[in-house]
Amino acid sequence: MEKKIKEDHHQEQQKEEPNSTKNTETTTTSSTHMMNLITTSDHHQMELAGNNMNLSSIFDIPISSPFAYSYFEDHSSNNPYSFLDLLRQDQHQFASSSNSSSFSFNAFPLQNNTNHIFTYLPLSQPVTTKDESSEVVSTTPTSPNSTSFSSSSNEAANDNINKEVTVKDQEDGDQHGPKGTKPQLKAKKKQQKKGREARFAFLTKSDIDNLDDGYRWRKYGQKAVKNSPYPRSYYRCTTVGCGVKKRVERSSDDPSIVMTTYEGQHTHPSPMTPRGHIGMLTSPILDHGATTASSSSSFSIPQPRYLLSQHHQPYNIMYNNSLSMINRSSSSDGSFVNPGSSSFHGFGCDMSQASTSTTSTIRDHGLLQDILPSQIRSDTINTRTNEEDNK
DNA sequence: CGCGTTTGACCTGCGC
DNA sequence: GCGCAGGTCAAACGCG
Repeated sequence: MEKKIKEDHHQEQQKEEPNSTKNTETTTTSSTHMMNLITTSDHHQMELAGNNMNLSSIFDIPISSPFAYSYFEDHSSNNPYSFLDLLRQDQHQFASSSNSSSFSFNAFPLQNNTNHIFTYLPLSQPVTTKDESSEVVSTTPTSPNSTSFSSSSNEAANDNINKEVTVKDQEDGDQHGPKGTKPQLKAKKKQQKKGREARFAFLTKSDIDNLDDGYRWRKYGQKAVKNSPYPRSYYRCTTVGCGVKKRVERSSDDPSIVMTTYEGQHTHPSPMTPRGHIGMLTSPILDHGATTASSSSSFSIPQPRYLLSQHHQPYNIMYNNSLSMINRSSSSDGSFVNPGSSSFHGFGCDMSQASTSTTSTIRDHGLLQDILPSQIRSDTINTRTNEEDNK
């Protein structure tokens, strides 16, 4: 499967390469592949990132360099979107729609001077630890307000749901009883490694490692990261039965940037704040792809308290190794347009529909919802395009 | 005492 | 098979 992905990736890369800007490390031993979408402020341009997506390579772009990547700019004065808003999108839709396809990047409403790299990485193969090092986009906008958003999910995310339930059940059992025997633990680990849930990574410019996303996390491990002076911390959601994990590590190249990787789906509302208050940001139209956990539609949406501090400036990246995800073309003026289809099935939703919908209803989209800017589902596309054209 | 963190040991997958 | 690196476990510890 992995090989197939590689091949697909290669083919796509060959297709896309002519217009792509090579600013990423492509030589690799990595097995994870993703699409790295980058635009510049002058002419929107998508880029296929190379294979070797390790964290350090993300920051190969000099942080201090002129703002080379300005893909989505929010010209509104008050941008309500934040790390948590990004987090609040529906990861289930990511997970459930890994084999598709296009996405209108104009839909990203971002902060002023916000730069986004948007890549979607549905992992088709079982996620192993080795994959993780490569799931990061190697180019990163580095302006102070840059935001990158990355995600990855198992292709088998749907399939994994049941598996995960099994694992969780088993884990729950372990929690209440005596520790399993070593063989049992082994089996459990194997099971866990077989299929993991979707992962979504954020690059956040922050002084704080453990960003407050409204959930309660328990640190269960810390490991030194190779070629990095900063350790990687492992957190697990403390809610019983919720197997969501997150990893937090700091960029060795730019210590101010924290990469937070979420894995799994919360099966419970955030303990911090009610969710309803951002329901306005969510379009119900986009909900049709929601799966399992999205049924818990009463998820609260924690306010990104950490964002109250100026220290935190989220980067958003989405990982993608499904290179067919995006139909890409360049308009005559160099701006990126979504040919034919503006839908982004990677979210299990049709962005074209989203772009025509301005209705706002509180809907839960699970962790993916927690990640994608809500207006990704709304109709900022045309507005933004017009603004760009007017320049 | 409950909860979270720390940290060394252990397990697993991968490359050579 | 071996070594390496990532991920996890779990006992010890700290804190309120």
